[in-house]
Amino acid sequence: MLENESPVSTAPALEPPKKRRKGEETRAHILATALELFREKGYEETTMRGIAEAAGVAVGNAYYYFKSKEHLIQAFYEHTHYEHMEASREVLARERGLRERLLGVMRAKLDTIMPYHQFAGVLFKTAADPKSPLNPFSADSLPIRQQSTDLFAEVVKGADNRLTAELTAELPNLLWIYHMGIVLYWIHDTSPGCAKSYRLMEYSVKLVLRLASIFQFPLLRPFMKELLAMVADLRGEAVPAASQADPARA
Amino acid sequence: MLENESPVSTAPALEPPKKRRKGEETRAHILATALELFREKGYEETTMRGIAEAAGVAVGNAYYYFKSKEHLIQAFYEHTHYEHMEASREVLARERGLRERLLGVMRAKLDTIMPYHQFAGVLFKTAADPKSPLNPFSADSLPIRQQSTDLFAEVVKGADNRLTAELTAELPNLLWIYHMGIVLYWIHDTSPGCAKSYRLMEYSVKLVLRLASIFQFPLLRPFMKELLAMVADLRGEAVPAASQADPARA
DNA sequence: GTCTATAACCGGATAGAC
DNA sequence: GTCTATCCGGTTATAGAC
Repeated sequence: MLENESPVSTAPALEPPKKRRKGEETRAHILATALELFREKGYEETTMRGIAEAAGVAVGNAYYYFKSKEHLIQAFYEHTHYEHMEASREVLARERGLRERLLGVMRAKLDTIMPYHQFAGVLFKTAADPKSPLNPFSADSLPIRQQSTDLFAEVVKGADNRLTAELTAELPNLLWIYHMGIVLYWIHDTSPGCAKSYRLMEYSVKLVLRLASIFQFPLLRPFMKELLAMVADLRGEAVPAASQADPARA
Repeated sequence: MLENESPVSTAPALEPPKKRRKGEETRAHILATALELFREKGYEETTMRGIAEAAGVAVGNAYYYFKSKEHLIQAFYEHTHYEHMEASREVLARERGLRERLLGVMRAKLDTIMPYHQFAGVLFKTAADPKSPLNPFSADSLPIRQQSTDLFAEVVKGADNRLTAELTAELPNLLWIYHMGIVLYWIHDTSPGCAKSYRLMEYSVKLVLRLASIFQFPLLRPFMKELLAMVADLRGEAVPAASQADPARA
Protein backbone atom coordinates (compact mmCIF):
# COMPACT_ATOMS: atom_id res chain seq x y z
CA MET A 1 0.00 0.00 0.00
CA LEU A 2 0.91 3.64 -0.17
CA GLU A 3 3.23 3.19 -3.11
CA ASN A 4 3.85 6.17 -5.27
CA GLU A 5 0.15 6.88 -5.43
CA SER A 6 -1.66 10.20 -5.03
CA PRO A 7 0.05 12.19 -7.77
CA VAL A 8 -2.48 14.89 -7.07
CA SER A 9 -0.45 17.69 -5.57
CA THR A 10 2.87 17.10 -7.28
CA ALA A 11 4.38 19.57 -9.71
CA PRO A 12 2.20 20.69 -12.63
CA ALA A 13 3.86 18.21 -14.95
CA LEU A 14 3.15 18.34 -18.64
CA GLU A 15 2.84 14.59 -18.57
CA PRO A 16 0.06 13.41 -16.30
CA PRO A 17 0.84 10.34 -14.19
CA LYS A 18 1.39 7.40 -16.48
CA LYS A 19 -1.67 5.72 -15.10
CA ARG A 20 -5.01 6.97 -16.40
CA ARG A 21 -3.44 8.50 -19.49
CA LYS A 22 -4.19 5.61 -21.82
CA GLY A 23 -7.74 5.34 -20.60
CA GLU A 24 -8.45 9.02 -21.09
CA GLU A 25 -7.19 8.79 -24.62
CA THR A 26 -9.30 5.77 -25.47
CA ARG A 27 -12.31 7.45 -23.95
CA ALA A 28 -11.77 10.66 -25.89
CA HIS A 29 -11.17 8.70 -29.07
CA ILE A 30 -14.41 6.75 -28.72
CA LEU A 31 -16.34 9.92 -28.02
CA ALA A 32 -14.85 11.76 -30.98
CA THR A 33 -15.60 8.84 -33.27
CA ALA A 34 -19.15 8.64 -32.00
CA LEU A 35 -19.83 12.35 -32.49
CA GLU A 36 -18.42 12.15 -35.99
CA LEU A 37 -20.70 9.26 -36.88
CA PHE A 38 -23.68 11.01 -35.28
CA ARG A 39 -23.09 14.06 -37.42
CA GLU A 40 -22.60 11.95 -40.54
CA LYS A 41 -25.46 9.53 -40.25
CA GLY A 42 -27.60 10.68 -37.38
CA TYR A 43 -28.04 9.17 -33.95
CA GLU A 44 -30.46 6.33 -34.59
CA GLU A 45 -28.57 5.14 -37.65
CA THR A 46 -25.31 4.97 -35.78
CA THR A 47 -24.89 1.69 -33.92
CA MET A 48 -22.70 0.98 -30.96
CA ARG A 49 -21.10 -1.77 -33.03
CA GLY A 50 -20.40 0.79 -35.72
CA ILE A 51 -18.87 3.21 -33.26
CA ALA A 52 -16.71 0.49 -31.75
CA GLU A 53 -15.54 -0.73 -35.14
CA ALA A 54 -14.77 2.78 -36.43
CA ALA A 55 -12.87 3.53 -33.25
CA GLY A 56 -11.03 0.23 -33.48
CA VAL A 57 -12.22 -1.11 -30.15
CA ALA A 58 -14.58 -3.83 -28.99
CA VAL A 59 -18.20 -3.08 -28.20
CA GLY A 60 -17.66 -4.02 -24.59
CA ASN A 61 -14.88 -1.50 -24.38
CA ALA A 62 -17.11 1.31 -25.55
CA TYR A 63 -19.50 0.32 -22.77
CA TYR A 64 -16.61 0.31 -20.34
CA TYR A 65 -16.24 4.05 -20.91
CA PHE A 66 -19.84 5.01 -21.58
CA LYS A 67 -22.58 3.33 -19.65
CA SER A 68 -24.99 3.59 -22.55
CA LYS A 69 -25.47 5.10 -25.95
CA GLU A 70 -27.30 7.96 -24.27
CA HIS A 71 -24.31 8.69 -22.12
CA LEU A 72 -22.43 9.55 -25.26
CA ILE A 73 -24.96 12.32 -25.71
CA GLN A 74 -24.39 13.52 -22.19
CA ALA A 75 -20.71 13.77 -22.96
CA PHE A 76 -21.53 15.74 -26.06
CA TYR A 77 -23.83 17.96 -24.05
CA GLU A 78 -21.03 18.75 -21.61
CA HIS A 79 -18.78 19.41 -24.55
CA THR A 80 -20.97 22.11 -26.07
CA HIS A 81 -21.64 23.47 -22.61
CA TYR A 82 -17.96 24.19 -22.10
CA GLU A 83 -17.71 25.69 -25.55
CA HIS A 84 -20.53 27.98 -24.64
CA MET A 85 -18.95 29.01 -21.36
CA GLU A 86 -15.77 29.79 -23.25
CA ALA A 87 -17.50 31.87 -25.89
CA SER A 88 -19.51 33.70 -23.24
CA ARG A 89 -16.43 34.66 -21.28
CA GLU A 90 -15.26 36.86 -24.12
CA VAL A 91 -18.61 38.53 -24.47
CA LEU A 92 -18.89 39.25 -20.77
CA ALA A 93 -15.41 40.71 -20.64
CA ARG A 94 -16.26 43.04 -23.49
CA GLU A 95 -19.81 44.21 -22.93
CA ARG A 96 -21.23 46.23 -20.06
CA GLY A 97 -24.81 46.82 -21.14
CA LEU A 98 -27.28 44.22 -19.91
CA ARG A 99 -28.86 43.95 -23.31
CA GLU A 100 -25.57 43.40 -25.10
CA ARG A 101 -24.42 40.89 -22.51
CA LEU A 102 -27.54 38.79 -22.63
CA LEU A 103 -27.71 39.01 -26.39
CA GLY A 104 -24.10 37.96 -26.72
CA VAL A 105 -24.45 35.01 -24.39
CA MET A 106 -27.59 33.82 -26.10
CA ARG A 107 -26.10 34.20 -29.53
CA ALA A 108 -23.09 32.25 -28.37
CA LYS A 109 -25.41 29.51 -27.20
CA LEU A 110 -27.07 29.13 -30.57
CA ASP A 111 -23.74 29.38 -32.34
CA THR A 112 -22.19 26.57 -30.34
CA ILE A 113 -25.07 24.16 -30.78
CA MET A 114 -25.79 24.93 -34.43
CA PRO A 115 -23.40 22.29 -35.84
CA TYR A 116 -25.45 19.63 -34.08
CA HIS A 117 -28.89 20.75 -35.12
CA GLN A 118 -29.70 17.59 -37.03
CA PHE A 119 -29.38 15.29 -34.06
CA ALA A 120 -30.41 17.80 -31.46
CA GLY A 121 -33.85 16.22 -31.47
CA VAL A 122 -32.44 13.05 -29.97
CA LEU A 123 -30.65 15.03 -27.35
CA PHE A 124 -33.84 16.65 -26.28
CA LYS A 125 -35.74 13.43 -26.65
CA THR A 126 -33.70 11.76 -23.97
CA ALA A 127 -33.45 14.95 -21.97
CA ALA A 128 -37.23 15.25 -21.78
CA ASP A 129 -37.58 12.04 -19.80
CA PRO A 130 -37.77 12.92 -16.10
CA LYS A 131 -36.12 9.60 -15.28
CA SER A 132 -33.17 10.10 -17.58
CA PRO A 133 -29.90 11.30 -16.06
CA LEU A 134 -29.68 13.52 -19.13
CA ASN A 135 -32.72 15.46 -18.02
CA PRO A 136 -31.52 19.00 -17.29
CA PHE A 137 -33.36 18.98 -13.97
CA SER A 138 -31.76 15.74 -12.78
CA ALA A 139 -29.19 15.43 -10.04
CA ASP A 140 -26.63 14.28 -12.61
CA SER A 141 -27.07 17.50 -14.53
CA LEU A 142 -26.87 19.72 -11.48
CA PRO A 143 -23.22 20.75 -11.92
CA ILE A 144 -23.78 21.93 -15.45
CA ARG A 145 -27.11 23.51 -14.62
CA GLN A 146 -25.45 25.34 -11.77
CA GLN A 147 -22.70 26.62 -14.02
CA SER A 148 -25.24 27.81 -16.55
CA THR A 149 -27.23 29.59 -13.90
CA ASP A 150 -24.06 31.16 -12.57
CA LEU A 151 -23.30 32.33 -16.06
CA PHE A 152 -26.62 34.15 -16.22
CA ALA A 153 -25.98 35.57 -12.76
CA GLU A 154 -22.75 36.95 -14.14
CA VAL A 155 -24.61 38.43 -17.10
CA VAL A 156 -26.81 40.37 -14.70
CA LYS A 157 -24.25 41.22 -12.05
CA GLY A 158 -21.62 42.53 -14.40
CA ALA A 159 -24.02 44.84 -16.19
CA ASP A 160 -24.26 48.55 -15.46
CA ASN A 161 -28.05 48.48 -15.34
CA ARG A 162 -29.88 48.95 -12.08
CA LEU A 163 -32.40 46.33 -11.09
CA THR A 164 -34.22 45.72 -7.85
CA ALA A 165 -32.63 43.26 -5.46
CA GLU A 166 -35.47 40.76 -5.67
CA LEU A 167 -35.28 40.66 -9.43
CA THR A 168 -31.51 40.35 -9.44
CA ALA A 169 -31.80 37.39 -7.13
CA GLU A 170 -34.30 35.46 -9.21
CA LEU A 171 -33.33 36.57 -12.69
CA PRO A 172 -30.55 33.98 -13.22
CA ASN A 173 -33.00 31.13 -12.75
CA LEU A 174 -35.57 32.78 -14.95
CA LEU A 175 -33.00 33.37 -17.65
CA TRP A 176 -31.90 29.77 -17.48
CA ILE A 177 -35.48 28.67 -18.07
CA TYR A 178 -35.79 31.26 -20.79
CA HIS A 179 -32.71 29.96 -22.57
CA MET A 180 -34.06 26.42 -22.38
CA GLY A 181 -37.19 27.65 -24.10
CA ILE A 182 -35.17 29.16 -26.90
CA VAL A 183 -33.28 25.91 -27.35
CA LEU A 184 -36.56 24.04 -27.43
CA TYR A 185 -37.79 26.28 -30.22
CA TRP A 186 -34.49 25.86 -32.05
CA ILE A 187 -34.79 22.09 -31.97
CA HIS A 188 -38.03 22.31 -33.91
CA ASP A 189 -36.86 25.09 -36.18
CA THR A 190 -36.62 24.03 -39.81
CA SER A 191 -36.02 27.47 -41.28
CA PRO A 192 -32.80 27.88 -43.31
CA GLY A 193 -29.87 28.38 -40.98
CA CYS A 194 -32.36 28.41 -38.12
CA ALA A 195 -32.88 32.07 -38.90
CA LYS A 196 -36.15 32.04 -37.02
CA SER A 197 -34.48 30.92 -33.83
CA TYR A 198 -32.03 33.76 -34.05
CA ARG A 199 -34.85 36.20 -34.69
CA LEU A 200 -36.83 34.82 -31.78
CA MET A 201 -33.79 35.08 -29.57
CA GLU A 202 -33.02 38.66 -30.53
CA TYR A 203 -36.58 39.79 -30.21
CA SER A 204 -37.27 37.99 -26.99
CA VAL A 205 -34.14 39.38 -25.36
CA LYS A 206 -35.50 42.85 -26.04
CA LEU A 207 -38.86 41.74 -24.73
CA VAL A 208 -37.45 40.22 -21.57
CA LEU A 209 -35.51 43.36 -20.74
CA ARG A 210 -38.45 45.61 -21.50
CA LEU A 211 -40.61 43.49 -19.24
CA ALA A 212 -37.99 43.65 -16.53
CA SER A 213 -37.91 47.43 -16.67
CA ILE A 214 -41.68 47.78 -16.93
CA PHE A 215 -42.09 45.78 -13.77
CA GLN A 216 -39.79 48.16 -11.95
CA PHE A 217 -42.49 50.83 -12.07
CA PRO A 218 -43.57 51.43 -8.50
CA LEU A 219 -47.15 50.75 -9.54
CA LEU A 220 -46.24 47.25 -10.65
CA ARG A 221 -43.86 46.33 -7.88
CA PRO A 222 -46.37 44.29 -5.85
CA PHE A 223 -47.22 42.44 -9.03
CA MET A 224 -43.59 41.54 -9.52
CA LYS A 225 -43.06 40.55 -5.91
CA GLU A 226 -45.98 38.17 -6.13
CA LEU A 227 -44.63 36.72 -9.33
CA LEU A 228 -41.17 36.19 -7.90
CA ALA A 229 -42.61 34.56 -4.81
CA MET A 230 -44.50 32.17 -7.01
CA VAL A 231 -41.45 31.32 -9.05
CA ALA A 232 -39.44 30.63 -5.92
CA ASP A 233 -42.17 28.37 -4.63
CA LEU A 234 -42.45 26.38 -7.82
CA ARG A 235 -38.75 25.88 -8.25
CA GLY A 236 -36.69 23.34 -6.33
CA GLU A 237 -36.54 19.63 -5.48
CA ALA A 238 -36.47 18.38 -9.01
CA VAL A 239 -35.46 14.86 -8.05
CA PRO A 240 -35.68 13.23 -4.61
CA ALA A 241 -32.25 11.68 -5.28
CA ALA A 242 -30.96 8.45 -3.79
CA SER A 243 -28.89 9.98 -1.02
CA GLN A 244 -29.53 9.03 2.59
CA ALA A 245 -33.20 9.41 3.31
CA ASP A 246 -33.15 11.49 6.46
CA PRO A 247 -36.18 10.43 8.49
CA ALA A 248 -35.86 13.42 10.81
CA ARG A 249 -38.60 15.95 10.31
CA ALA A 250 -36.90 19.07 9.08
CA MET B 1 -69.38 -3.80 -59.34
CA LEU B 2 -71.81 -1.49 -57.68
CA GLU B 3 -73.23 -4.17 -55.46
CA ASN B 4 -74.83 -3.08 -52.22
CA GLU B 5 -71.78 -1.07 -51.33
CA SER B 6 -71.55 2.39 -49.81
CA PRO B 7 -73.49 1.98 -46.58
CA VAL B 8 -72.46 5.51 -45.86
CA SER B 9 -75.66 7.46 -46.19
CA THR B 10 -78.14 4.80 -45.18
CA ALA B 11 -80.21 5.00 -42.01
CA PRO B 12 -78.26 5.69 -38.82
CA ALA B 13 -78.17 2.02 -37.90
CA LEU B 14 -77.20 1.02 -34.38
CA GLU B 15 -75.18 -1.84 -35.83
CA PRO B 16 -72.32 -0.68 -37.99
CA PRO B 17 -71.57 -2.73 -41.09
CA LYS B 18 -70.61 -6.20 -39.90
CA LYS B 19 -67.14 -5.75 -41.33
CA ARG B 20 -64.70 -3.70 -39.30
CA ARG B 21 -66.58 -4.22 -36.05
CA LYS B 22 -64.53 -7.15 -34.88
CA GLY B 23 -61.31 -5.44 -35.77
CA GLU B 24 -62.20 -2.31 -33.84
CA GLU B 25 -62.85 -4.41 -30.79
CA THR B 26 -59.55 -6.23 -31.02
CA ARG B 27 -57.76 -2.96 -31.54
CA ALA B 28 -59.42 -1.40 -28.52
CA HIS B 29 -58.69 -4.47 -26.46
CA ILE B 30 -55.00 -4.44 -27.32
CA LEU B 31 -54.78 -0.74 -26.52
CA ALA B 32 -56.56 -1.12 -23.20
CA THR B 33 -54.29 -4.01 -22.23
CA ALA B 34 -51.22 -2.03 -23.18
CA LEU B 35 -52.25 1.02 -21.18
CA GLU B 36 -52.96 -1.17 -18.20
CA LEU B 37 -49.53 -2.73 -18.38
CA PHE B 38 -47.90 0.65 -18.89
CA ARG B 39 -49.56 1.92 -15.74
CA GLU B 40 -48.63 -1.21 -13.81
CA LYS B 41 -45.04 -1.67 -14.83
CA GLY B 42 -44.07 1.40 -16.79
CA TYR B 43 -43.41 1.76 -20.48
CA GLU B 44 -39.90 0.41 -20.83
CA GLU B 45 -40.59 -2.63 -18.69
CA THR B 46 -43.63 -3.57 -20.73
CA THR B 47 -42.72 -5.68 -23.75
CA MET B 48 -44.69 -6.08 -26.94
CA ARG B 49 -44.59 -9.83 -26.31
CA GLY B 50 -46.06 -9.19 -22.90
CA ILE B 51 -48.82 -6.99 -24.25
CA ALA B 52 -49.72 -9.55 -26.90
CA GLU B 53 -49.78 -12.36 -24.37
CA ALA B 54 -51.86 -10.42 -21.83
CA ALA B 55 -54.30 -9.44 -24.57
CA GLY B 56 -54.46 -13.02 -25.82
CA VAL B 57 -53.27 -12.23 -29.31
CA ALA B 58 -50.17 -12.96 -31.35
CA VAL B 59 -47.35 -10.44 -31.51
CA GLY B 60 -47.93 -10.02 -35.23
CA ASN B 61 -51.51 -9.08 -34.54
CA ALA B 62 -50.53 -6.30 -32.19
CA TYR B 63 -48.32 -4.97 -34.96
CA TYR B 64 -51.19 -5.36 -37.38
CA TYR B 65 -53.09 -2.72 -35.42
CA PHE B 66 -50.25 -0.57 -34.12
CA LYS B 67 -47.30 0.12 -36.33
CA SER B 68 -44.96 0.33 -33.37
CA LYS B 69 -44.81 0.46 -29.61
CA GLU B 70 -44.72 4.24 -29.86
CA HIS B 71 -47.95 4.25 -31.80
CA LEU B 72 -49.62 2.85 -28.73
CA ILE B 73 -48.64 6.07 -27.03
CA GLN B 74 -50.11 8.09 -29.84
CA ALA B 75 -53.38 6.24 -29.38
CA PHE B 76 -53.23 7.00 -25.68
CA TYR B 77 -52.55 10.62 -26.44
CA GLU B 78 -55.65 10.84 -28.62
CA HIS B 79 -57.59 9.12 -25.89
CA THR B 80 -56.83 11.68 -23.22
CA HIS B 81 -57.30 14.44 -25.78
CA TYR B 82 -60.90 13.40 -26.33
CA GLU B 83 -61.47 13.08 -22.62
CA HIS B 84 -60.23 16.62 -22.23
CA MET B 85 -62.47 17.93 -25.00
CA GLU B 86 -65.40 16.25 -23.31
CA ALA B 87 -64.61 17.66 -19.89
CA SER B 88 -64.06 21.11 -21.37
CA ARG B 89 -67.42 21.14 -23.09
CA GLU B 90 -69.19 21.16 -19.75
CA VAL B 91 -67.04 23.97 -18.41
CA LEU B 92 -67.57 26.11 -21.47
CA ALA B 93 -71.31 25.62 -21.38
CA ARG B 94 -71.39 26.69 -17.76
CA GLU B 95 -68.96 29.58 -17.44
CA ARG B 96 -69.01 32.99 -19.09
CA GLY B 97 -66.05 34.75 -17.49
CA LEU B 98 -62.79 34.40 -19.38
CA ARG B 99 -60.92 33.60 -16.23
CA GLU B 100 -63.31 30.87 -15.16
CA ARG B 101 -63.39 29.39 -18.65
CA LEU B 102 -59.63 29.21 -19.03
CA LEU B 103 -59.19 27.99 -15.50
CA GLY B 104 -61.78 25.27 -16.01
CA VAL B 105 -60.29 24.07 -19.26
CA MET B 106 -56.80 23.99 -17.85
CA ARG B 107 -57.91 22.21 -14.73
CA ALA B 108 -59.70 19.68 -16.89
CA LYS B 109 -56.46 19.15 -18.80
CA LEU B 110 -54.48 18.30 -15.70
CA ASP B 111 -57.30 16.18 -14.34
CA THR B 112 -57.49 14.03 -17.45
CA ILE B 113 -53.77 13.37 -17.68
CA MET B 114 -53.14 12.89 -13.98
CA PRO B 115 -53.76 9.12 -13.98
CA TYR B 116 -50.88 8.71 -16.40
CA HIS B 117 -48.32 10.84 -14.65
CA GLN B 118 -45.86 8.04 -14.08
CA PHE B 119 -45.35 7.24 -17.71
CA ALA B 120 -45.96 10.72 -19.01
CA GLY B 121 -42.22 11.13 -19.28
CA VAL B 122 -42.06 8.54 -22.02
CA LEU B 123 -44.87 10.25 -23.81
CA PHE B 124 -43.01 13.50 -23.84
CA LYS B 125 -39.77 11.78 -24.58
CA THR B 126 -41.03 10.52 -27.90
CA ALA B 127 -43.05 13.67 -28.47
CA ALA B 128 -39.98 15.85 -28.13
CA ASP B 129 -38.28 14.35 -31.15
CA PRO B 130 -38.93 16.62 -34.15
CA LYS B 131 -38.87 13.58 -36.41
CA SER B 132 -41.41 11.60 -34.46
CA PRO B 133 -45.00 11.56 -35.71
CA LEU B 134 -45.91 11.97 -32.06
CA ASN B 135 -44.34 15.38 -31.96
CA PRO B 136 -47.17 17.85 -31.36
CA PHE B 137 -45.93 20.04 -34.20
CA SER B 138 -45.89 17.21 -36.73
CA ALA B 139 -48.28 16.81 -39.63
CA ASP B 140 -49.66 13.67 -38.01
CA SER B 141 -50.61 15.63 -34.93
CA LEU B 142 -52.21 18.46 -36.86
CA PRO B 143 -55.82 17.33 -36.42
CA ILE B 144 -55.51 17.11 -32.68
CA ARG B 145 -53.47 20.29 -32.45
CA GLN B 146 -56.13 22.04 -34.51
CA GLN B 147 -58.87 20.80 -32.23
CA SER B 148 -56.98 21.97 -29.19
CA THR B 149 -56.40 25.38 -30.68
CA ASP B 150 -60.07 25.59 -31.61
CA LEU B 151 -60.90 24.75 -28.03
CA PHE B 152 -58.89 27.72 -26.81
CA ALA B 153 -60.51 29.88 -29.46
CA GLU B 154 -63.84 28.84 -28.00
CA VAL B 155 -62.61 29.72 -24.52
CA VAL B 156 -61.91 33.24 -25.70
CA LYS B 157 -64.84 33.73 -28.06
CA GLY B 158 -67.49 32.52 -25.66
CA ALA B 159 -66.33 34.78 -22.86
CA ASP B 160 -68.01 38.08 -22.03
CA ASN B 161 -64.70 39.90 -21.77
CA ARG B 162 -63.69 42.48 -24.35
CA LEU B 163 -60.35 42.04 -26.03
CA THR B 164 -58.84 43.75 -29.03
CA ALA B 165 -59.29 42.01 -32.37
CA GLU B 166 -55.59 41.36 -32.85
CA LEU B 167 -55.29 39.72 -29.49
CA THR B 168 -58.41 37.63 -30.00
CA ALA B 169 -56.97 36.37 -33.27
CA GLU B 170 -53.64 35.26 -31.86
CA LEU B 171 -54.63 34.27 -28.36
CA PRO B 172 -55.73 30.70 -29.19
CA ASN B 173 -52.27 29.85 -30.49
CA LEU B 174 -50.61 31.51 -27.57
CA LEU B 175 -52.83 29.64 -25.14
CA TRP B 176 -52.04 26.36 -26.85
CA ILE B 177 -48.33 27.00 -26.36
CA TYR B 178 -49.03 28.09 -22.82
CA HIS B 179 -50.88 24.87 -22.05
CA MET B 180 -48.01 22.84 -23.49
CA GLY B 181 -45.70 24.63 -21.11
CA ILE B 182 -47.87 23.71 -18.16
CA VAL B 183 -47.89 20.08 -19.25
CA LEU B 184 -44.12 20.18 -19.57
CA TYR B 185 -43.85 21.42 -16.01
CA TRP B 186 -46.29 18.76 -14.86
CA ILE B 187 -44.20 16.00 -16.40
CA HIS B 188 -41.30 16.97 -14.20
CA ASP B 189 -43.42 17.69 -11.15
CA THR B 190 -42.72 15.30 -8.29
CA SER B 191 -44.75 17.11 -5.64
CA PRO B 192 -47.51 15.05 -3.97
CA GLY B 193 -50.56 14.96 -6.19
CA CYS B 194 -48.72 17.31 -8.54
CA ALA B 195 -49.95 20.10 -6.32
CA LYS B 196 -47.33 22.42 -7.67
CA SER B 197 -48.57 22.00 -11.21
CA TYR B 198 -52.06 22.94 -10.14
CA ARG B 199 -50.71 25.94 -8.29
CA LEU B 200 -48.64 26.99 -11.27
CA MET B 201 -51.64 26.60 -13.52
CA GLU B 202 -53.95 28.63 -11.32
CA TYR B 203 -51.44 31.36 -10.76
CA SER B 204 -50.32 31.57 -14.35
CA VAL B 205 -53.89 31.80 -15.61
CA LYS B 206 -54.33 34.87 -13.46
CA LEU B 207 -51.02 36.17 -14.73
CA VAL B 208 -51.86 35.56 -18.37
CA LEU B 209 -55.14 37.40 -18.08
CA ARG B 210 -53.62 40.27 -16.18
CA LEU B 211 -50.96 40.58 -18.84
CA ALA B 212 -53.62 40.51 -21.52
CA SER B 213 -55.51 43.35 -19.91
CA ILE B 214 -52.40 45.37 -19.13
CA PHE B 215 -51.43 45.26 -22.78
CA GLN B 216 -54.77 46.72 -23.72
CA PHE B 217 -53.71 50.06 -22.25
CA PRO B 218 -53.43 52.50 -25.14
CA LEU B 219 -49.91 53.27 -24.06
CA LEU B 220 -48.84 49.67 -24.55
CA ARG B 221 -50.77 48.90 -27.71
CA PRO B 222 -47.82 49.34 -30.07
CA PHE B 223 -45.81 47.05 -27.84
CA MET B 224 -48.49 44.40 -28.15
CA LYS B 225 -48.87 44.80 -31.89
CA GLU B 226 -45.16 44.28 -32.32
CA LEU B 227 -45.27 41.22 -30.12
CA LEU B 228 -48.16 39.70 -32.01
CA ALA B 229 -46.47 40.36 -35.33
CA MET B 230 -43.42 38.54 -34.08
CA VAL B 231 -45.43 35.60 -32.89
CA ALA B 232 -47.19 35.32 -36.22
CA ASP B 233 -43.85 35.43 -38.01
CA LEU B 234 -42.29 32.73 -35.89
CA ARG B 235 -45.22 30.36 -36.09
CA GLY B 236 -45.97 28.22 -39.11
CA GLU B 237 -44.43 25.58 -41.43
CA ALA B 238 -43.56 23.15 -38.72
CA VAL B 239 -42.82 20.31 -41.12
CA PRO B 240 -42.11 20.52 -44.86
CA ALA B 241 -44.32 17.43 -45.32
CA ALA B 242 -44.03 14.93 -48.15
CA SER B 243 -46.74 16.40 -50.38
CA GLN B 244 -45.90 17.49 -53.92
CA ALA B 245 -42.93 19.78 -53.88
CA ASP B 246 -44.12 22.70 -55.94
CA PRO B 247 -41.07 24.06 -57.76
CA ALA B 248 -42.86 27.26 -58.75
CA ARG B 249 -41.43 30.28 -57.04
CA ALA B 250 -44.17 31.66 -54.83
C1' DG C 1 -59.57 -8.48 -44.16
C1' DT C 2 -58.35 -10.59 -39.58
C1' DC C 3 -55.57 -13.49 -37.19
C1' DT C 4 -52.13 -17.26 -35.52
C1' DA C 5 -47.71 -19.20 -34.82
C1' DT C 6 -42.92 -19.21 -35.26
C1' DA C 7 -38.50 -17.99 -36.70
C1' DA C 8 -35.36 -14.60 -37.68
C1' DC C 9 -32.99 -9.99 -37.76
C1' DC C 10 -31.01 -6.20 -35.61
C1' DG C 11 -28.95 -3.48 -32.22
C1' DG C 12 -28.50 -2.04 -27.24
C1' DA C 13 -26.69 -4.00 -23.22
C1' DT C 14 -24.24 -7.51 -20.12
C1' DA C 15 -21.12 -11.43 -18.45
C1' DG C 16 -17.19 -13.26 -17.93
C1' DA C 17 -12.74 -14.81 -19.80
C1' DC C 18 -8.04 -13.03 -20.76
C1' DG D 1 -8.91 -2.49 -20.05
C1' DT D 2 -10.11 -5.16 -23.55
C1' DC D 3 -12.21 -8.89 -25.87
C1' DT D 4 -15.90 -12.48 -27.39
C1' DA D 5 -20.21 -14.56 -26.68
C1' DT D 6 -24.70 -14.04 -25.27
C1' DC D 7 -29.07 -12.13 -23.84
C1' DC D 8 -33.09 -9.40 -24.52
C1' DG D 9 -36.72 -7.03 -26.80
C1' DG D 10 -38.53 -4.22 -30.83
C1' DT D 11 -39.53 -5.41 -35.26
C1' DT D 12 -40.11 -8.07 -39.54
C1' DA D 13 -41.00 -11.99 -42.45
C1' DT D 14 -43.30 -16.08 -43.63
C1' DA D 15 -46.80 -19.23 -44.23
C1' DG D 16 -50.97 -20.41 -43.47
C1' DA D 17 -56.04 -20.46 -41.26
C1' DC D 18 -60.78 -18.25 -40.97
